[in-house]
Amino acid sequence: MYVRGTVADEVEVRTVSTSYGESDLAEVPLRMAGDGDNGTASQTVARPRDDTETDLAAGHETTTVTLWNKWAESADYLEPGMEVLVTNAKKEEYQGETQYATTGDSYVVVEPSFLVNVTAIRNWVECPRLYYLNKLSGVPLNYPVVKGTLVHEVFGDLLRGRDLEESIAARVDERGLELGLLGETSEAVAEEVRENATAIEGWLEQGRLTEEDSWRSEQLLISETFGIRGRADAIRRGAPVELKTGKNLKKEPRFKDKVQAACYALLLEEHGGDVDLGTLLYTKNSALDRNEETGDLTPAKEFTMGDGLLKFVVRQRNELAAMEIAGDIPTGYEGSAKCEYCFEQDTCMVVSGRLDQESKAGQIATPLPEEERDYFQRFYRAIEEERREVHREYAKLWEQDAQERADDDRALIDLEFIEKRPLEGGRWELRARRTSSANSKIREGDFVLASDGHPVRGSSELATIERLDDVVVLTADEPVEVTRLDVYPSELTTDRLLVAMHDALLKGDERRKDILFGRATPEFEESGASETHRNRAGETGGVDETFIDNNAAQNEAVTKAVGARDCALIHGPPGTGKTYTIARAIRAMVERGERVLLSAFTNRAVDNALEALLEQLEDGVGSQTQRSGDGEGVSVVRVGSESGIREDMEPYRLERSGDPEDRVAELQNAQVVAATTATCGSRVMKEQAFDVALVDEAAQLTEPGTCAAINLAERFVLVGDHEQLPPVVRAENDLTESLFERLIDCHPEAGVMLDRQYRMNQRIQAFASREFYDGELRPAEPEVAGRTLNDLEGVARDALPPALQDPVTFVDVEGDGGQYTDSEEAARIADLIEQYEAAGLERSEIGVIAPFRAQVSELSRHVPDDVTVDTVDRFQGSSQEVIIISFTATGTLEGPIFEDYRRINVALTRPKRALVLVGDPAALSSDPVYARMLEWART
DNA sequence: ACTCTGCTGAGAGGA
Repeated sequence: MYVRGTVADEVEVRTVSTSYGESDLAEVPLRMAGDGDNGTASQTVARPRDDTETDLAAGHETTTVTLWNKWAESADYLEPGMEVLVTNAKKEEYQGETQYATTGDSYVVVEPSFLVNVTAIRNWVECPRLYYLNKLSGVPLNYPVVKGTLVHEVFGDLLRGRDLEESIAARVDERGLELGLLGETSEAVAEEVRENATAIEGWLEQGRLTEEDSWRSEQLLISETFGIRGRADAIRRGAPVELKTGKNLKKEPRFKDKVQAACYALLLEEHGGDVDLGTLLYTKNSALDRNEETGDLTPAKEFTMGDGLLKFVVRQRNELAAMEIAGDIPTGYEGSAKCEYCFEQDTCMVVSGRLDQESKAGQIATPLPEEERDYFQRFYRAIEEERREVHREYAKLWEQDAQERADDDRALIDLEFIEKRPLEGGRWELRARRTSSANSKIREGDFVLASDGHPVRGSSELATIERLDDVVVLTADEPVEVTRLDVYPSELTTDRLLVAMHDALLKGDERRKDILFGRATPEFEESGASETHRNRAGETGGVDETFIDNNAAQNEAVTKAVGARDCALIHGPPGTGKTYTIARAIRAMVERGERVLLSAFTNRAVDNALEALLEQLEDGVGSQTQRSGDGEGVSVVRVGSESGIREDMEPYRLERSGDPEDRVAELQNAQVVAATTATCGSRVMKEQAFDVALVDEAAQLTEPGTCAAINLAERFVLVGDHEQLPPVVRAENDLTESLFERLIDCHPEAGVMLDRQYRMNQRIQAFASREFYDGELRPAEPEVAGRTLNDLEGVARDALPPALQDPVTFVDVEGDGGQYTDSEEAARIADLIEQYEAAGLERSEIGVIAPFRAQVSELSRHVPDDVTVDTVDRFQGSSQEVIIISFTATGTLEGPIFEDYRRINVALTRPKRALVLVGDPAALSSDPVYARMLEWART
């Protein structure tokens, strides 16, 4: 019997006397997950290979589950509302009520849908505090770790049948950049990897003789029962094999290594295995290190995995999950580790001291000011909330029905498997045909979970999408007969946010923090003053140059950016030339001999800014752009993944593989480095230092996200518009306000607003200017103010119906009453497009914007393909000659999408020459801001 | 209630 439900009330733990002696027990009041009348119950409760009956009859009844003996420990951290699962439970009748209890074969799992990484459990078992520190500060770039990774990759290659020397050469080459940063040479590293790999190869040969076919290389495994995910190095005869490059001359494997193997055993058990043996391969154990006790020559240590170990691992996982769900911070007292043997003892004590946290290791260093500790707590909580949202996404992999996931754009289903082809190096190419044209957020270059039907219960593996049209081409380590692809959630961004916040507070310099916390006022070099400015080039003097002579605000912005001692904030409303201003500022900085980081949240924004910079550098005096090297010109490097970077910026992309010395020179010598903020948090980028960081679209970044970039530089410049859409976050919390917005409020004197726009006809910009920019946004030139469709070649405004001749038009459509779609509006918009076409407009000059995705697809059914149709959110950052907005609201304007007025600002400021608003006036006039908009559009 | 981009993954080791 398999019981699953939600803790309904406080849990009581007590000790009773039984015929076997004293026993602990916990009585857990449980609201059962199953609901007899509801079809979803079987999905929630049913398991892939559960041979026992599942109890669905209980409905939403509250019952009691008794957890005996050691499982009572897990009850200690149960809070009402938490989810619990008990396997192999027995049913008991007690005073006429049905109750349940654990048996000798039971596992109790707390919050089973919270998927915990195997390495997280391993760290937690070593010390819960260590687990926390790892999360907080990440693992820095160091040689033992890189070498360990290399040996693992070679091991995987060997299992897949790749030649040893070929594998070593290829794997070392791939890590050229990292090795270069560590000051290593390819030859030395290859030699060391070879030594480790030889031990593996020898051992592998023995195994092959007897068990030729029972090997499998690493594969991602997920357990929905135990709430664990991980990737075993190898599986032999159904049992996990773990590779360790560290030394271990003891007879027994290290305990934490056994725990890791036990986690994989649990994963394999869920996938149909029955595991009682684990193998650990310590590759440094060569003949020279003959074990004195045992005379052991082999690097392999086998051990039996008892029931006790597996249950211990699940209890540890429970404690970890409960702490994560509660958002608590471990002290170290939860575990039994001895602090004096710990590598992280000093770090642990400093972190505890500075954040004033309770810690088993004790505290050194003085606590941060209270406001900084509060800040840490607030943001720690917010980031962890985001992490829990990511975990909810994992749970959907098995909780959500395939069709539902496809409808949510989270999966491509019903693919027809075509073939698997072995690739060089032992990997596989998989092909499948799409049977429907349904779109999804899955794109080429993405990392997805490829499965033969079910991402968790079936056979599945992580795969890269090489091509995506009517045929999907994937590459993967395992030859999965793929019929389904799922988006695989990633905690990477939340991890990096946490580290960025930690670094800003615990490693950031005091002056920087004074600025961030409003304790000091940003300073600037004084224009024309006799003060000396020191920089690499050794030039002197303040900033009194004119950078841009036809736009005073832009010139002031560049002056502030260049002369900022701490920071400058450039507020750039739509069409005001933010990107140009940034490019001009970077050029000036580079001319002063400074090293500059250019960053933004999205790859698209980084590439746009970089493009403007490259143009700017070509115009610059005596500057010639170079993609790298140390020649005469300005060297520019783009860091990021191939799939993220726009094709025309590919020549500037920093290649990671190759000769270590060359790779590192390319990065270190670059005067300008461009990367997304997420990439700024990578191990490679964290090794870099800059004079200035410029962050574009900063109003769309969370505070910790912004920190990831500015942590790397002495000064920073943020550019953005907080009157447009805020950062995208999953949970409602402190992350929704950008650092940009907060600093604009806190240090208005450090800000400049660009007040001349180069995009919209005066009539179009009037409302946005008045409503969002205090009327200060104005056309930059008479040409802009007076631009109309007549300026376009082949367009005759007179050919349009009179109503559409005005730059702003309102089209009254009563609407069909649908909540997220409106086919009447869509049909009317199709007519409008025809009218524009008849007047000579190209379809590519027209854009249609709607608030809801559902309406976007409705519109796509009505309008021609070459008209761009998208949501407001996705239109941010671009513009069109003609913009038609479909408001998709009938009767009332209720709903969160309409509440954020910044969204209308974005929508209304996309067009250059004509704007058409289509909607139901009754609905729009129900809100004061929309009512004013209506009034403006109709006059 | 709705909008939605980043990241290769997960794990790599030091006495």
